[in-house]
Amino acid sequence: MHPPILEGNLAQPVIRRLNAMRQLSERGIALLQQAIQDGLHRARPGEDLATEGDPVDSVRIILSGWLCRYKTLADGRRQIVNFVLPGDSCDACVYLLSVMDHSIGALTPVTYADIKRPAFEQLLASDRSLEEALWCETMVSSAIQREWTVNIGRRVALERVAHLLCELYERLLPIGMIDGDSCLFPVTQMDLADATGLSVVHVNRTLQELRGSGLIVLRDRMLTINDLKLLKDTALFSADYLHTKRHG
Amino acid sequence: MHPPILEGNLAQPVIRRLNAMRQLSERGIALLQQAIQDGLHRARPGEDLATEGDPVDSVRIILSGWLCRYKTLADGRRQIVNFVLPGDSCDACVYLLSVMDHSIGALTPVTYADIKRPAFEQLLASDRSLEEALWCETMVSSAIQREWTVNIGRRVALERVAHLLCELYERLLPIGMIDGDSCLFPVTQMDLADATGLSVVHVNRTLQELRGSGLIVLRDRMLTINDLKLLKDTALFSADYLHTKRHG
DNA sequence: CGGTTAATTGACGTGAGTCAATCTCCGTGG
DNA sequence: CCACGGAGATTGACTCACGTCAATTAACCG
Repeated sequence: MHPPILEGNLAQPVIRRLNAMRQLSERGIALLQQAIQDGLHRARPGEDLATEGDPVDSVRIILSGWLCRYKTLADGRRQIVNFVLPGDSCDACVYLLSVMDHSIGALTPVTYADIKRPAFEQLLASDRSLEEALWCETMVSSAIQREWTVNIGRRVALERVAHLLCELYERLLPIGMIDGDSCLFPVTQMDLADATGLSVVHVNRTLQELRGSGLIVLRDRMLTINDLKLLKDTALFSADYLHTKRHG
Repeated sequence: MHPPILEGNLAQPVIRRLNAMRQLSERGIALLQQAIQDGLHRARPGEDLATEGDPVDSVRIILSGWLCRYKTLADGRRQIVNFVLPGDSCDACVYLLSVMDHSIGALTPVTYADIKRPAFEQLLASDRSLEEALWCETMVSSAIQREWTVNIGRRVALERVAHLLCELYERLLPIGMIDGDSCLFPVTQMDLADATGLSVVHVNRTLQELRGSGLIVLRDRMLTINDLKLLKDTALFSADYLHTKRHG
């Protein structure tokens, strides 16, 4: 059903991302690449990689594509709680808990590696740099989650949307997905609404305001940030919480 | 300055909490108790245990008292992103990142154990059950953070405040801090506002509504939940995300 | 060319914020 | 014993950012 997966080096974004956290050893990289090769999968847009309530027994590392983590209330209200980008891992450790407390849906076609728990534990145990890098990634993901709470709780709509765009820009940058000041942006206004806690209508108007000030161009799934500095100021954005800087 | 700390068994809430995640071994408990004894500290209400931007080099395990994690925007807006209760650990692993991305403030007098990184790593390495339990605790904390995003993003004020009360109730229960249907509740309306993304005035009115429906009594730092079932229904609350059930 | 999903607009309603005054505790000092 | 001050809780009046509803347009796809 799926075509064979044979692109040049699928593990590239993962390695770049983890390397930004901790210098990976040659050995660690090799082990990781092997594990990824052994568990390649694909998902289609709209497909759920995991659903709230599902048992968890493996870790997924995203190689290409965009996804989102989301939760749904009984009456249908939906909140996207995070985006998942290439190089991110889904639940590097949620498997310590038995059950998913949220769902993970693909926004685009997605390639990922599914690593079963035993293989994953072996991987962690076999290389220290890899273990630390993966834990770091998990910690950063928590930090992002905290910032989202702040974003939704204390920023007004314009700041809020601007902040989300800044975050995505900063996260796409280190994995080589920013071209100049532009990037693919496969997020519908409905997704943006569910991610920011706003209504679709208001997101639409907010985007128009950002466009109107010449800060961004967003059309045809392509985002261009004309004035990053000003966008960050608008959003009260500081990248510190992304912990991108390598540390000693 | 501080009186000596010699209460009966300070480590009790920690052990209860971790045991709810993973059955701790005798050995693990002993090691943990020793580590806690070696690093006892106190903090006073209003004091910050850590401040955004601080370097991190130790783990703090809370033995008694309430704290909150919070972030502040440049113009003073504040968002509490989580409460920290006895048995919780502060950043069991944020120390993998070099710098705090948020602050941690004491709401009440607090007793905690400060365990330096080397001692903490040794602790984790020496007992498997302890290591897993502490990672679980970290994962649950992430799950809570996600639920807060949903709470603030998609629930209306009444649901939102009710949800927070339900969560705190469920978290206080396993550490023995619920007496009947009541508990100490040292959280001001200003704190509640900063935790729910509402204004103080609106929190006040929302509490009155909850009181008016006979769901809760809240006065003199004492919270009584008269009708937990109904409060949960009001909040669209499900405790699943707290992953309290032990698993096999 | 229909059918669908996403984006956009306008009109209107409202939940929640802001401002500002008042009230209630408390602890402190004279 | 009481004036004073400060923190927290409470109220009322008013405002507005954002939501809802509903219709229209644009883009895409077989």
